[in-house]
Amino acid sequence: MEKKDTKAEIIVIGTDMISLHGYNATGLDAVLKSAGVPKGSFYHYFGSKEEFGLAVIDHFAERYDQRLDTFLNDEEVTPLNRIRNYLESGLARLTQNQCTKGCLIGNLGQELADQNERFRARLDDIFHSWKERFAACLQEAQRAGELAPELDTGVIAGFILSGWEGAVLRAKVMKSPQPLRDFIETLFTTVIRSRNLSP
Amino acid sequence: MEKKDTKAEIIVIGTDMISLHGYNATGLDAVLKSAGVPKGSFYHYFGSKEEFGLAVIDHFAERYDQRLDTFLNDEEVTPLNRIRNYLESGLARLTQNQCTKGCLIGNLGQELADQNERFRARLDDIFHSWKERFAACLQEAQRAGELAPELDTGVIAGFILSGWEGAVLRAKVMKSPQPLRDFIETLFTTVIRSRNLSP
DNA sequence: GGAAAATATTAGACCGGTCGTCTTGACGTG
DNA sequence: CACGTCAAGACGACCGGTCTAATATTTTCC
Repeated sequence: MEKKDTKAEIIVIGTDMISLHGYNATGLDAVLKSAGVPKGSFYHYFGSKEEFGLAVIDHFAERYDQRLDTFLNDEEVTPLNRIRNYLESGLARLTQNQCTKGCLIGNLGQELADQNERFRARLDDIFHSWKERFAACLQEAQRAGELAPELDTGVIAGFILSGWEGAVLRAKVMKSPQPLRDFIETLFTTVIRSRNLSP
Repeated sequence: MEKKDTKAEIIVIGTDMISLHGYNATGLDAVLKSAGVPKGSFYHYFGSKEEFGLAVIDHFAERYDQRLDTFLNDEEVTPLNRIRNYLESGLARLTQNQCTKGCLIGNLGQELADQNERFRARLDDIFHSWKERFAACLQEAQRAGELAPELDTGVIAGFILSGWEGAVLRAKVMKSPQPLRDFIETLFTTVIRSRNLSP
C-alpha cells in the first residue's frame, strides 16, 4: 500500500526544493535527507536524476491543471473574470511566499531549455496547454460578447502567458508583487477591453 | 597597457558562457581553458567566482546600455517607433541564435534571485534602469502627442519589460520567435494605441 | 507452515568535477 | 639586486550523481 508512498514523497519534496533552488542546484542528497529516505534508495525509484526531474515536472503540471480547472471552468463567473480571478489568485500566492519560487515551469524553462532537449520539449508542451486553456476561455468571452470579436484569441492567450511569466520573474527579482499588479491592471484596461470600448 | 586585457578577456568569454549555460553550470575551469588563461591567474584578478559573476553582469549591463542608446535616443525616429525598433532588433537577434541564450539578466534573475542577495540587488537595479528608459521614451511620446496622455508611463514601461522578458523566455522554450512577434504586434495594436484611437 | 525464490529496499563506496589555495617561477621596473 | 605584478598548474577538500553488493521483505510453492 505504501509501496509508492516513498516515491511520491520524494517527488513532492523534490518539487518544493526545485521550485526554490532550481534543478541543478538541488542536490539529491538534500532531497533524500529532507524526505528521510536513504541515499541508496534513489536509484530504486528513479533511473537517473533526469527522470526524477521529469517526474517532478509531471507532478507539478498535474496539480497546476487542477488549479486552472477551478478557475477557468468556474461557471459562476463570466469568462473574462475567470481569467482575472486566476491571475489575482496567483498574485495572492506569490505575495504569500515573499515572491520567491516564481513559476516552476518558467524557472526550469530558463534554466534548462538550452541544456536538455527532453526537458525543453516537456516544458514546451505544458506552456502550450496553458495557452490553449486561456485561448478557450477568451473564445468563450467572445461568444458571450464580453470581448472584441476581432481579436485573435490564440495571440492574446500567448500574450497573457508571456506577460504573466515575465511579471512573475520581475516580482522575484524585485522581491515585490508590484509587477504582477501592474500587469493585471494594464492587461484588463488596455488589451482585453470589452467590445463596447472599441472604436 | 595590456594589463587589463587578460581580465577583460576572461569577462567577455565568461559573459558568453554564462549567457548560454547559466551561472552555476559554468565552471571556472571551462572559462579559463576557453580563454587560454591558467587557473592561477584567475584569483589574481578576481576574489571569487561571485565577484567574477558580478563583473560579468556589469560588463553586460554596460554593453546593453549602449544598445539602448542607439535605439532609444534615435532622434530620427518618433519615440514610439524607437521602442518598436528596439524590440524588432531584439527579435532579429534572438532569431539569429535560434532563440538560445535569451536575456542574460532575465536568466540570472530566475536562477539566482532567491539564492544570492548581492546578485539579486544588482539585477534589480538593472531592470529598474531599463524600465526608466522605457518610461522616459513613453513620456516623450506623450509630449509628442503620439501616446494617450492618460496612460501611466511607469506602469506601461514595466508592462513592456515584463512582457518582453516573458516572451523571450517562451521563445527559448519553444525554440521559435513567434512569441516575440506576437508580443510586439499585440503591444502596438492594443496597449500603446495612438491617442486618436482612444474612445 | 516453512523453506526457497523473487523482489523491494538499503548501505556505502566510487568516480568525476567543483571551487579555491598554494608554491614556484618569469618578467620587468626602480 | 629586490620587489611588485602576473603566469603557471598541481593540489586538496568537498560534493555531486551513480553503481554494486548486501540486506530486508514479500511471494511462491511443496
